[in-house]
Amino acid sequence: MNTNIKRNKEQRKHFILAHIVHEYVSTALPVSSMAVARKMGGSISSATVRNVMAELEEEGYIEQPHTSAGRVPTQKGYRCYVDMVRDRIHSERKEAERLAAEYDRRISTIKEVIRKTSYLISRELHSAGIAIWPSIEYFYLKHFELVKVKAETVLAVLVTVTNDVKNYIIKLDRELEKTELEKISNYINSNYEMEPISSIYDDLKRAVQAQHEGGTFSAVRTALEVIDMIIEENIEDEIYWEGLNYFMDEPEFRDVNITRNMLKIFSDKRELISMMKGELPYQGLRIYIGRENKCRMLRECSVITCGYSLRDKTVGRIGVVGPTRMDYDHALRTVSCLSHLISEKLRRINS
Amino acid sequence: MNTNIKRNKEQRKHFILAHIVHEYVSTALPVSSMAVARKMGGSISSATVRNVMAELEEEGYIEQPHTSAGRVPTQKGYRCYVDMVRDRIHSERKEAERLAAEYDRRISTIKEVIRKTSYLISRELHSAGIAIWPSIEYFYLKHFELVKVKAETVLAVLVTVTNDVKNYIIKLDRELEKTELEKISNYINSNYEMEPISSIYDDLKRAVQAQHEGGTFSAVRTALEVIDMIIEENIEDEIYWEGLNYFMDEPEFRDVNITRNMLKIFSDKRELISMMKGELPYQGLRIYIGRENKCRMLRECSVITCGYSLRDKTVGRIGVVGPTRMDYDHALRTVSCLSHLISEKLRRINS
DNA sequence: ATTTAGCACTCAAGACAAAAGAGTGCTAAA
DNA sequence: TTTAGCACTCTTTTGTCTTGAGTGCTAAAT
Repeated sequence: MNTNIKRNKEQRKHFILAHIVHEYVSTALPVSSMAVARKMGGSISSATVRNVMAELEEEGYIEQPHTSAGRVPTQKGYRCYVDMVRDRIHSERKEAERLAAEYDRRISTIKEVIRKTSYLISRELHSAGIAIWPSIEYFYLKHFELVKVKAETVLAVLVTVTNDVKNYIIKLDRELEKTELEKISNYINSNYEMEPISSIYDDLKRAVQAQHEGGTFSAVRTALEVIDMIIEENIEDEIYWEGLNYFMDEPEFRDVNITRNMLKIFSDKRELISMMKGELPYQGLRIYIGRENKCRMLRECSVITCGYSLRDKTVGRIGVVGPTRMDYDHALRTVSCLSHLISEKLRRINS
Repeated sequence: MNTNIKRNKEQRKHFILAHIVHEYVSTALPVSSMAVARKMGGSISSATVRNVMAELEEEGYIEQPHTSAGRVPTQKGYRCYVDMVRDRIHSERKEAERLAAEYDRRISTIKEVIRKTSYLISRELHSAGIAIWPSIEYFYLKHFELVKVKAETVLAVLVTVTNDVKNYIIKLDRELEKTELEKISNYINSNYEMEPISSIYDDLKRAVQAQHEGGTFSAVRTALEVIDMIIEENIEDEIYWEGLNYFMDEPEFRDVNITRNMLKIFSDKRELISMMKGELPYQGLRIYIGRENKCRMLRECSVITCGYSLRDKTVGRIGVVGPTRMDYDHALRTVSCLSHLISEKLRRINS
């Protein structure tokens, strides 16, 4: 009996916290005890709400900007809220279908899929959508070709199963005949079609090392060099973002300094890249609220990311960067839903 | 004699206007008659300056933010100043060399050159650097190759003289044998090496039309299709910009609305693209001050652009977008100098 | 005919005070 | 345990005053 009552009180507390978060998220104004009481449908008076609020404040979930103001969620409060809703996330069927319909059938390469997704995230959540694409080594080889362009200039072309094309111009230190180039291409195509680029690389490396200065196996060594270069080269353009302009609509970005910081971090993409890459191993949703972010400039923001996969391996991440006062519910649903959609889409392209 | 004096007075007036522009550009504060008098080296009193300023105001070159403030150049004033300095622009040798040294020898494709240039502009002028790259049809063919990837899937690869590589995956309606593909590639390579893509396109088109349902000449038709697609496809990523973050350091962008507009226009690149493209035919410097911009959102900005050329044909543009209060002198010099550098660089890559 | 000194005038910006308003905490009653 | 009531606090707004920079005009000087 006693415990039952206590549980009820806990529930109510959480309910009130949720209300405060919800209200503050949409209005950006401190929310008062009266406002909450009204929202609770008159079942409780503002005075009671005040008592509960006092407790919540004591425990660090909410705070007052100043004595005579309403309450605002703290980052701990957001965290609690997120942990509450997180498990209940199952994107509604309608919403998922609506989003799925956005992907035009003409979108066929990963690059296009990822760009579209960034765009969708930013449009849906009115925040910045970000995404990193898979490193080339996770892709599966469809075709490899060395094209002789000039005496010692060779163009290596690599087509993946997702129809993404990578190319690289190589200047050799000696001239190779067209037939030699073909021999290399054929070797790779016949042995490694539908294999991930990374395992081709590993295989070739092993072969070269086993040979250990094995003289005439320079063909293999050349192929290895080429693939190594292609993997290296691919680092450009790893990350893509869209929707920075939405930040300007949020009151917390009235402060020019904060906006400046945001622009800086999005201009010089390195920090964002390392943040996303660091999360790569995890498939699921990841949420960083305010100071939970390792990156100092994102202390005023929240970041939600989710991995997407290619053949059951997590290869990339999409996500959203927005103000700490963010509609976490919606954001979690959207990011999660879109990452599933991408994985699905990639699976289909693959076949 | 009389005219001589008058000319002197005119000169002094221009000199004062130039001073006002110069001062305001660097401090962003209205400039007072005393400040100008001091700058003139005591050869003239503040009262006299005031008289001249009254004239300048009457003629619309400067204005007062409010009665008891100093003067600020109007857009007409900037325009007058620009027209004064424009002709005297000859980038100093030292500066040009310094900028030229920034281009690493490893930078070899146009894409890299253009990106680097945008970066340099933004860094030098503390504003946004923008650039459009040449449409593919202006490039010269180095090598063309059709690679059979799967039954009816063909990868077309086109390497330009600038080492830029374009590729496109094509699904044919019928299967073509490897030898047939080679025949097409060879035909193009042997006939059109070092020719601009556009003339290849024109030639093939003429050939196809002449044949007018000529049956077996389907090889040429296929090649035409491919090149057409490559030209079409190239539209993505036409424009590149960098250095948006600098805007935040300028006092005129304290106003959140203006910043919002800027972010919008840079996010949705279409307006910028059409602006740059519209200027394409002109090789030289183009300057738009404030309301002179066709684009409404750029009314608070000035835009300076300059074309660059490939084999004496203007194929692209670089430029800078900054606040109306911009160091026009420096900006004109930099943009002009860099565009020459690029043209030079492209010429060298070409050979 | 210009230029300059002198002075009155104007206006933005900052400081300060008072009033209004929103919301709370606490106490005592239900 | 909840609630009504009330005093209290602190921000925000509004209004007034002061200060100072800078001008425009006039009369004297060159």
